[in-house]
Amino acid sequence: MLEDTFSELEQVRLKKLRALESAGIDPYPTRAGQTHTSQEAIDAFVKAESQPDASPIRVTAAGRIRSLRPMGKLTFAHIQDRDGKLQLFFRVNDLGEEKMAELSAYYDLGDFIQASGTLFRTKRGEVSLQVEDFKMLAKALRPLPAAKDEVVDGEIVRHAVLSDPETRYRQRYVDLAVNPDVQEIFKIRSATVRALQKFLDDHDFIEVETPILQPIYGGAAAQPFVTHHNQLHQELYLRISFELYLKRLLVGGLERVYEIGRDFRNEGVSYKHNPEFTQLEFYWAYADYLMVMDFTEQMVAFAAEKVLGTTMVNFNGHQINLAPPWQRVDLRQAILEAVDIDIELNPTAESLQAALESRQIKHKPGMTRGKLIDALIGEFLEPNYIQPTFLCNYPRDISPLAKSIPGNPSVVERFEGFVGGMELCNAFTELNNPLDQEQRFIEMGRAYADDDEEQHPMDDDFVNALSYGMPPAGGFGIGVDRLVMLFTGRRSIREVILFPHLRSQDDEDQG
RNA sequence: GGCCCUCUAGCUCAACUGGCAGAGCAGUUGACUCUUAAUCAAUUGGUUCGGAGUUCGAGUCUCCGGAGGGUCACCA
Repeated sequence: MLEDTFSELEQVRLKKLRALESAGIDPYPTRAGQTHTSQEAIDAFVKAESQPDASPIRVTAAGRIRSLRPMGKLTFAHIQDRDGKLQLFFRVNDLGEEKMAELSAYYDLGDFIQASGTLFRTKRGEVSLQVEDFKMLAKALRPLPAAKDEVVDGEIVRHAVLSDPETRYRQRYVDLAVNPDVQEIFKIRSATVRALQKFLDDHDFIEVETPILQPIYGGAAAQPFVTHHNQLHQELYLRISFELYLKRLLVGGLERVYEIGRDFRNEGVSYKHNPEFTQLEFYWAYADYLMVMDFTEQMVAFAAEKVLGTTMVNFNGHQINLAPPWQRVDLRQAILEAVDIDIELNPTAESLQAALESRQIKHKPGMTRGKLIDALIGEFLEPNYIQPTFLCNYPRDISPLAKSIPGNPSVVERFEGFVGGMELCNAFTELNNPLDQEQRFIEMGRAYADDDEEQHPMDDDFVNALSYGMPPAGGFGIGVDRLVMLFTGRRSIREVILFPHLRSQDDEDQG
């Protein structure tokens, strides 16, 4: 029972709730009214002030009580609503003894209140609502974590802010209610998704939805979550990418498609990984990875400009400029410069391993050539790409869905975009030769034969789709959460996901 | 999964080499007709994450377990 979990402090509030009910006041009324938000009210008053003959502005405001300062026959309060705070001014002269008593007897910080009256400016100069009537909209039985703002030399100083990360993530509703900067993150997130959609829509892409429950997962190398359909007695996987379905749409003649949605990967959780995360993928017929590169710079810069009003962002202590053009680096060249190894001269895992050993670079035994190169990228290149950088031309054996560079079968037309030392996006010229694609699946199966977990399963229907003819195309995927991290300057992906994954918590019977 | 750190009142935090578990805010009661961390006076509130051990005595030391954070591994 909820009541059994109440602290002494909360029991007091429960008593007030009962008292309200006994007094015939509904603590959770069905209807509410709001003529102005706090900001709208203040704006309207300021505008009227400049007109000498303006009549008083009547306002009904609604919001959560964030501060209460009773001073005998006067009470000041601030309510918070979606765009700010408004001071309420309660005076016995306006309300009468009985209504004032109701205020002090039943109302607490955190309660939702509706108040009506006229706007005025206090002696200290704050636009406030002189309350003539008010009612309870929703009683809060638990107190919000105490936090107060103090203005020191014009700067807002916050005291006793809710900061415990576990509470903030598990009870995001509390975090949002008391930390305005957290609300701001998610407003930016929403605006970011909207901006990406607008950019793509403006370029004639259509947004589609493809299956999350898939009989065969693919499009990336990751462990899937497995589930089961009871009636069909069928094993299903939560998608790890959208790629193979979106490319089927290219076969069908939808030449420009994109999807924004959730991917699920059954892997480690970290400051930049959440088991479910938001991805944007698009596929663009008759384009190639070079065109996609230009397009990517424009899209990200467009979103930044639209959402933040600038392409400059602060991330992890760095000033980053997202404006095009982004630095473009050839993978072979970059590795050559970083560790003095020419991967072109080391076409096998064995020779590359030998080269690594000769330079005392640690690596795990038994890795494929592609995985060794990928490890080099992660260790020596990725952390250094603070300003936006496209790393181009990847080895074929770690890119089973990408098309080779003409005349260079071991290298594919693929790039990854890095910003802030973090991989942001991944794109390539799409492989559309069904026979080659089938061969790649077979090779991938063989490459990971010792390591079943990572096997890239053959998707016969996808290969079959390609055999009907898929136009040449460029494809692209970007981690939307990571983009929002950049836009909001947050180092942890958990800060930009409303309900990040945490281990479930048993209230009792632990251990 | 390995290693390191953290967990004390509703929130933010104290508590020396092991020695009566505290403060501010919020809460309660009272005063107060222009406050804004309101102020003033009084006051309530604790399974110190859970369990076991060492000890005359454990928030503090040891062990087991839990959760969170960091880091490494993993993640084409």
